[in-house]
Amino acid sequence: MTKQLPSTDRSLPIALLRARERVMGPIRALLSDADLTEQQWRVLRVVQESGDIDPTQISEQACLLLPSLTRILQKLEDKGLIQREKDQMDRRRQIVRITPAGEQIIDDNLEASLAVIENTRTKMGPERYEALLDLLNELNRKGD
Amino acid sequence: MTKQLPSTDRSLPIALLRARERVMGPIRALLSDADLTEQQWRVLRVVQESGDIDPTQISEQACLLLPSLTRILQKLEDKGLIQREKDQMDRRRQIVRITPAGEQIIDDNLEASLAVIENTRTKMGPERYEALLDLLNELNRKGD
DNA sequence: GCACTATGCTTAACATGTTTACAAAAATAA
DNA sequence: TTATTTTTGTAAACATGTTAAGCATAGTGC
Repeated sequence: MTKQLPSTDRSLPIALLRARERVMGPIRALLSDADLTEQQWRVLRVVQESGDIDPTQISEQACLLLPSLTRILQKLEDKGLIQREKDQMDRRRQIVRITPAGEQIIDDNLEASLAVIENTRTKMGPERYEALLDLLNELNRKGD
Repeated sequence: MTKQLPSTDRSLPIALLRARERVMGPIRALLSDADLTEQQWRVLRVVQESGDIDPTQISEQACLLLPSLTRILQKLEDKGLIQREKDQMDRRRQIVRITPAGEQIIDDNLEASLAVIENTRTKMGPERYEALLDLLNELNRKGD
């Protein structure tokens, strides 16, 4: 009879928490040199990749609730990394854009950030890494 | 040429965040009726399963940093769900124990909480669910 | 037009995440 | 024993997570 594994080893919520820490810990360390949090970095990357974009779409892509995003956008604007302006067609909406200073931060940190992820991928093996992504995306699919 | 997927669909950090929300969202909803947060519930369950236990061990099993745990234990103690006492052998340490009221909360909510997880498992299919857990646990292994 | 509802975003309040510093007790070195 | 280091937990400060409420604008039905 093999002893049963501690329940935490079979707990999906805990496994997800540990995985997040495992993946983001090294990236957080990188970004602290640029005085950016993990969430600020995520928002900045979404804005850079998407061009003009409104907060609602950012929140979906960066997986942040709007109240958190409001604060983060304020900080990124204070740091001069993004700009905001009112949408003239719909004055409830705003349009967010990255600034040259924001682009510079991306340039300075993107390579090292991608290398951390690539390192994880290599250590797991690409097939297993892709399998993990597929299973997570399946779990996240709306229809289920 | 198929259009490339948006980067977020291939981003492990975002996929992990979405999965956490997907899994814990329904459990949070359950626990709000008992006025417990997801983290307070996790701590309470660890204390219930492990019997007498010190904060350092709780933090490892519940995947919480000690400063967060300090506050959570204070709140659980205020609610009368746990007890704490100093360890007489090593007076830096303390010993945490669940109270009858704490046991009652577990009794009232454990079944529904497990059902949420089981529901996820069923929807994904047991094999794929187990595969996901295995891949996450592999990612989390210390040695890598 | 006017009342009603929906949308986009912000604010507020409380809980946790994260880092750094700190205090007390214990282990270790000398 | 005394000085040093390590361990355990807490406190403080700032950022985010989460829920509920609020405000302004836009859309809808009448």
